[in-house]
Amino acid sequence: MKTEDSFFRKSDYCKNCFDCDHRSELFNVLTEEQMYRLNNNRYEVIYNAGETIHKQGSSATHVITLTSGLAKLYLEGKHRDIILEILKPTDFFAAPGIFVDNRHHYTIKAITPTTACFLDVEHFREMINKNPYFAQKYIEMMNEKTINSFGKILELTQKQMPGRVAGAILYLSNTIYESKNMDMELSRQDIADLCGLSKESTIRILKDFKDAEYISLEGKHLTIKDHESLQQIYNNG
Amino acid sequence: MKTEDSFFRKSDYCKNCFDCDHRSELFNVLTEEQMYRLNNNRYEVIYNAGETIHKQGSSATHVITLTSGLAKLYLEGKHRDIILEILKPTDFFAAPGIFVDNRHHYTIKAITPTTACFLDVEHFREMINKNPYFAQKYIEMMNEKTINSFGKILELTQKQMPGRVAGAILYLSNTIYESKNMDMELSRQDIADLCGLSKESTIRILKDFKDAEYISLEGKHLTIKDHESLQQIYNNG
DNA sequence: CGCGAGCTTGACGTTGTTCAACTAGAGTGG
DNA sequence: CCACTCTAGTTGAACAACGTCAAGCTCGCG
Repeated sequence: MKTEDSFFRKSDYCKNCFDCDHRSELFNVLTEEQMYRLNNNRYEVIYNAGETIHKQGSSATHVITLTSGLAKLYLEGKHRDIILEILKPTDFFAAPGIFVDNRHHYTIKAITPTTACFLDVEHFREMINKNPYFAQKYIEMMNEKTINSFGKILELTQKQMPGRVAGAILYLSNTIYESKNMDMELSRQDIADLCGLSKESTIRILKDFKDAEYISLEGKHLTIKDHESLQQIYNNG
Repeated sequence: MKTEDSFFRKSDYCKNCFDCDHRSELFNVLTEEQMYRLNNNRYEVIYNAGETIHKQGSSATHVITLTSGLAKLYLEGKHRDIILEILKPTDFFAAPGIFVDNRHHYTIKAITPTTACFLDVEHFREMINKNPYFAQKYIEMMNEKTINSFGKILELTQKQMPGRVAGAILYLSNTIYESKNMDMELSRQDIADLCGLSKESTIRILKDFKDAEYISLEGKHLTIKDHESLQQIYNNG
């Protein structure tokens, strides 16, 4: 599974945190001294596609910034996974467990080759305690995620198949690929997990959309041809 | 709708915050001076059953502690509501919107006659900024709620009817009424909204449980007779 | 005594899943 | 270079889960 490229190391790529352009904006409020400490206590890890960055249930020892690649953050259920978020640079994630039970409550897995920058949870907690701006920024981020998860709950319980698939396509286009023309790295199963549907149902809806000329789809290449209609299907459930 | 009892006032009932036993434990870490300010800037409101404490979409100006009664916190969807939590004293809730868009992202409605203590959001933010222990406590609380909502997502998407209803009964028994013998104040619709099911389906499952002698149920009086079996149904979905 | 709200029950339809079979492309080893 | 296998994707048919609709019921309250 693992190649030689996949191991812990101090990255040559990211020289330092000060002028790093893969840094999450969360860290912009750090003092110079805190930034210095951040820089000295981070390390970077390189993952192959399909590798687990962290695993639901395991202990949460670090907070992470995704510096390159694409990853999926998902809940592992009994029969099926639910993808909550696709992560791209420079998404930052501090497991909600770090202030509760020091465990991960979701799994993160690389979709493409991925690099991530790790920071020890103790240093992170210290920043929270010493820097109220940082704390506030972090609270803002957490709260945004909470609000998003409310939306997710409503979508998963109230929308039916076409609405959910349309939602997934719009999410990928607006938020992840930022284009109507996408070479998706996600598998069909990933899209299904994003919608909370079975793979088969998802494929059927995608085909319907293709037949109705809302999208064109060949393999993993997806183009939105009728944004308006997709949006309307999404809105009307 | 409103009786004369339902209005804003400085409560006679809660003399001060210092020796208040309806206080959320969140406030235990405040300094004496902060507690003093808290006391001077709070006010209490009395609600009748069925009244809205705050409404999804409205602006979030205060954080609230429930000091008596029972309330439901729910997301208003297009076709249906989803109850995320039943609130009881001394539950504290700071809308996740207060650090994001200053709006409420859920509705809270009194189930029984209820009193709630209000604190201006500005004072709350100040406490967060000035007192890192307080900030940390708040983060802990928010994170716990986030983790709970992950569980909710899995339950609502993966469990089927009996598992969800069993979950609701166990939740009410373990967390809300803290007894196997409950005089529920919730309506059947409330229980359904807690499960993400239709009222009719919920009633049918409750009847099944009654027929199987897992519970006894007359009107709103519910007794758990076979905790073991309910737990097992909950676990196995 | 009559009214209305919440509750209950049955019949029926829809939505989405499951299962199984089939296809296509990407290695892999002989 | 050709089978061989493995995985991802696709399709159809049967089925189960759950919601909807409609009717009747109960109970508290005026």
